[in-house]
Amino acid sequence: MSTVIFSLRSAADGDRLMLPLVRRTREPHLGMWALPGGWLDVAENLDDAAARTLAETTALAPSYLEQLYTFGDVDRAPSRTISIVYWALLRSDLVDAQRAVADAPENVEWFDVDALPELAFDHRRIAEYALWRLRNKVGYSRIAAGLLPDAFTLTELREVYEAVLGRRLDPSNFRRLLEGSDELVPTDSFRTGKHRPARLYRYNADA
Amino acid sequence: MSTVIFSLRSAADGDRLMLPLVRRTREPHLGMWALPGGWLDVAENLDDAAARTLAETTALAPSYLEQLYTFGDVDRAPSRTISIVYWALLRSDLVDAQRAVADAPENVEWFDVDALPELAFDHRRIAEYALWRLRNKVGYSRIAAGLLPDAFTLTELREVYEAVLGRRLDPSNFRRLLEGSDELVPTDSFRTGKHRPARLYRYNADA
DNA sequence: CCAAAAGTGTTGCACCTACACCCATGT
DNA sequence: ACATGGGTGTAGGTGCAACACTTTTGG
Repeated sequence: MSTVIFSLRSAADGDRLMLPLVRRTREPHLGMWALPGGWLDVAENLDDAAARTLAETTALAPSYLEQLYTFGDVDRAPSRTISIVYWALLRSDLVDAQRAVADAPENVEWFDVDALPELAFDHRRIAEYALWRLRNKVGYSRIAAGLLPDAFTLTELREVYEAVLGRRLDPSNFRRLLEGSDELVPTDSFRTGKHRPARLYRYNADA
Repeated sequence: MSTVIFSLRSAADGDRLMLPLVRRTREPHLGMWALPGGWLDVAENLDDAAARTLAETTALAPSYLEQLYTFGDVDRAPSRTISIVYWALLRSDLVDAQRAVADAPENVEWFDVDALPELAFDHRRIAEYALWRLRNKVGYSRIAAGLLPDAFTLTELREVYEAVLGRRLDPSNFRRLLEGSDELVPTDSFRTGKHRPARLYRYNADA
């Protein structure tokens, strides 16, 4: 059981979509980077097991978690193993907060989704499939919220979309689209910064 | 490992979308209807196993086969079992031909997707999820072809869409949509019947 | 006052839907 | 000839992309 975990991490050129990998501590593929994972307990359902193994790597609860695919090719490993793969989103503020209190765990490192190292097994293909699914899903669902704190400005949300999709979006059209849907509710707070303050929104819990 | 198999079978009011169920021959849920399935061989990849277990029920090769979901709830059966579920389409002409040469296998019966009997385990939920996925996918992909012979008229194809989606479509708009895409290639043959002959199309193999 | 981000308005295009209409064939 | 399904044309509506424009803040 493995999980492709996505979060945003700030880089020189704005936020980048990144995912954590772990260095393998045993054969096969000893020393190579791989998706975090673990083994399924007997009395645990699949979603719980995915959340648990994810927490063992990140010490965090995911804001979004979905089954991706089950792989079971015969030549995937020396003997065939079934691998149930999930994908998840982590709020970037929680990842940063976690970083502040605890040292980065040994053997875990975050990589830009556009600059992954060589991966063990068929994990690269799996990561790319998860990325494809995330990009798709961002288009027609509200999951982008899973990468942000509770309240956020429309610009921050747009930047999430841009980081995920890898292309720029028109700010005014983005605003209309999201304001027109009932996915967002405006709050009375504003984010004050260098320029005109921007209204904070939060996702509509019952939409 | 189970598979939700769809095909079209003619009924009084036109073709209906139907799926085969098997009667369970052992406990638990002895005697109840269930999705066809089987066990995974050690040296077999998942797609092959799905095709094999499907063939054991229908004696046919599917024209479309896709993994649906992996279920593993603890309370799904007495002890937790992992169940990898696929869904598939069968060409209706092959199903009918198969019927003609062989008697219907014992314990297998086709049911209208809108009139399923009570099912063993959580198979009803699984069948409905597969149906939802099929209906979705028909909207943005070419899988409807999987239910028809190689060559077909636009009306026949539209009737497939109507049977799958459960609603009527405008013939002229349907024609424009499909002719406009490069999914279909016209042939030089016509289906002659009671009225004006209709051109036969086939799906574009490399679109 | 100026720069820059927040936020509004407007226009044009692409696409879909509904529906009127003509065409070709079997009976 | 006419009923019926095959096939074409067209007008209205919706939604989105592009982009000009106004507003509000910090410096």
